Amino acid sequence: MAKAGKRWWLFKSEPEEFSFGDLLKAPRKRTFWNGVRNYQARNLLRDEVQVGDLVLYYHSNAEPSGVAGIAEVVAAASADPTQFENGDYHEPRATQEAPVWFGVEVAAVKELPRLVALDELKANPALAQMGVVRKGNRLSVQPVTQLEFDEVVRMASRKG
DNA sequence: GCCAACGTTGGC
DNA sequence: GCCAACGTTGGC
Repeated sequence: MAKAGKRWWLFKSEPEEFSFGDLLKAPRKRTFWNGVRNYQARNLLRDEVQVGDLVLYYHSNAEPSGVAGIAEVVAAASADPTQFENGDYHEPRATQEAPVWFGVEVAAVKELPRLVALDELKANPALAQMGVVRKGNRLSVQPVTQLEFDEVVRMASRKG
């Protein structure tokens, strides 16, 4: 795994499942990012996401959808335990020796002063290349540039 | 709840 | 390996 510098990401979560507020309330403000069942997102988690990377915590399927907070990667990828359990996330092809799905551990860094809504992201020309503003992009783990990351944080400190 | 966009599955 | 059918995501 290449140890390039720090990277920046956007992780999507449905707040009804696990919101940024839930992360703040979690023990040590940490959680294991489980349930990713898309190969492209898995490959990013497994091969690219590193300890120390910063994450825009995005609420999807929300009213409104948008970036709610900042998290940090605190543990690199390991097997997603839910693939071995009965339930929605079960993966019959997975074995302990050859897991199929991976996740990382993230910790809350801070809640943004306000939620930066998707329509604001779309309206900002500086963010035109962000995956989340592009139609049909469903990837739940997306790389963002440092400039994009900083811009979203800056927007949160200003009035919507 | 609708449905566009996209990913996955499986027949051939 | 093609591609139609199906399932899922997620904005609206």
